[in-house]
Amino acid sequence: MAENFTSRAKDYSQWYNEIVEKAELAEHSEVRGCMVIKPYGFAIWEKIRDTLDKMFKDTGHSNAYFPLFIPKSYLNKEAAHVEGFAKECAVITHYRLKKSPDGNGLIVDPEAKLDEELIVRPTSETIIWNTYRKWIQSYRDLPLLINQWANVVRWEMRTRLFLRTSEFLWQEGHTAHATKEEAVEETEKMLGVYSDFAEKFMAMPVLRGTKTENERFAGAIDTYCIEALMQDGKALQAGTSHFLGQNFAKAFDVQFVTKENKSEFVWATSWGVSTRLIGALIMSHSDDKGLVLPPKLAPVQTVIIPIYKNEEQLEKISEKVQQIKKLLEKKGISVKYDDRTTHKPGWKFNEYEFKGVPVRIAIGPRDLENNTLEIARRDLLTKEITSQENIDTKIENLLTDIQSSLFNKAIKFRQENTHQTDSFVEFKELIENKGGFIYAHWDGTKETEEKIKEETKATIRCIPLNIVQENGHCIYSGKPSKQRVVFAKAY
RNA sequence: CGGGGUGUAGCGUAGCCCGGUAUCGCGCCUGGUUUGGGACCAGGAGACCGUAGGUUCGAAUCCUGCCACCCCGACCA
Repeated sequence: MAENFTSRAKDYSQWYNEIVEKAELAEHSEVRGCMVIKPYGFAIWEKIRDTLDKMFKDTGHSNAYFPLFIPKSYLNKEAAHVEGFAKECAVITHYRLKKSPDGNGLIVDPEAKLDEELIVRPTSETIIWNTYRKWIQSYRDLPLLINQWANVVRWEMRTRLFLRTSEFLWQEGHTAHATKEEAVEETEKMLGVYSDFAEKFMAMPVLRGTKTENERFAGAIDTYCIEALMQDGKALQAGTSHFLGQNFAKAFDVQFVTKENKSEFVWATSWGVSTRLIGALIMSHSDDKGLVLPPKLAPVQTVIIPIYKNEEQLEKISEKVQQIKKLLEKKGISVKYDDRTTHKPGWKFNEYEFKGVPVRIAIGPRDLENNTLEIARRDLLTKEITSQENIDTKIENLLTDIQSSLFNKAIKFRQENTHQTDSFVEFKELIENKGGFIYAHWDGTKETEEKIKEETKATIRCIPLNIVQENGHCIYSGKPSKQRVVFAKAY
């Protein structure tokens, strides 16, 4: 399956595309810019979704569902929001088809034109805030902490599987609060949830920060983000959390009565991560042998492959495997026993390697005789013979070790690809030749950011949280600056 | 949406310049021998050549439109 697999060094984009396709994560649909997420890819998404869903509920949120279609006029109510999304909206104009008069196929029935056109949600702020108006009367109704798992559509010009598709799956949290402080706290809390998830489950280190005006969400006062570094030295925004201020409350007239019996606009947040995380996962850990998955998100954590010469041997091995499988499952480890007789062991080894299964156990007649097993780990591509004694604890520890080893490796990669400079000449050189994150001073203006982007293609990925204050001079304009920001070329 | 490229069996391809319905490999099916890192032998099935038109006695091949994908830009999670 993975013969003639392109290496990262040869063509990084092609390497990525081939992993997605050959590891059976997703494929292009018949509709431009859309993807079919295949069972193996969707299983990863389910792991991501289930883990995050629990984290959201643990922080007090409830799930709800809002409609796919939004009246066109809603989008118009928040000025910055329209500006940001109008150019990429799919629009519903009719609600019926009819037989073509010439008898060939179907046409849009001109008599079924909608009075008010609908758009397919690019995000749900507008319809949700229009609904919240009815739900919120008093400070007693606050905070309102809601999340929804949904698909959204943004008509993209250029798409890539998982990283940018016209339709994608995501979750969007939308919360309403009585005070600004509480809303900011919520925004930061959810950013924390995202960075915990990225680092502990995806084994992907992220920078936490805020966006500059240029990169901010359409309609937000502040956009917080987590930024990860991919193996090609480009940054990927992996999640965002927005402090929306009272922008949407004012646009949709969502007011509440305080304890003091005064009417005030509520304070809002929204936050989301999408199927893009799967792209991030692929580009964080995978290698020239294919996908590498962190144990905590791998649909199959351990695969067991029998090696045998005849039916009788297979039977004996299978018996043993069932015992081992039970032991492992008791520890909460997901196990797949691949006893297909249609493929040889070597073929299976390669298949699971390509699909990124963290641990592989091989068991043959020699192992039955010696009470041993061959254990191979995907991340380091090493294998060893070990006794069957305490196999459940061994595998459990091995999975833990792989999880942290992947994270450490990614941290190391990020360290090696993070630079600091005070010279624009060196900055350009770093961006051009090395990529990665670059910490540099910036004068805080939109103009400078745009000029730097024009000249180097690098953008400000974030203004890191908790960064030391340090007086310096903007790398481009020379004007004074109080702290460094992070630049990189981005996805 | 602009510039460049590609589209032939499930996948990768030859053929296209110089028109005569298609090559090879992998995979698939059947039988046998195999099984500790992508097995071997024998036989077999599978393609209206992306799509719609045009030129022609005849089009994978020449011409035009459209569609999809890839790369580079602008835009974006």
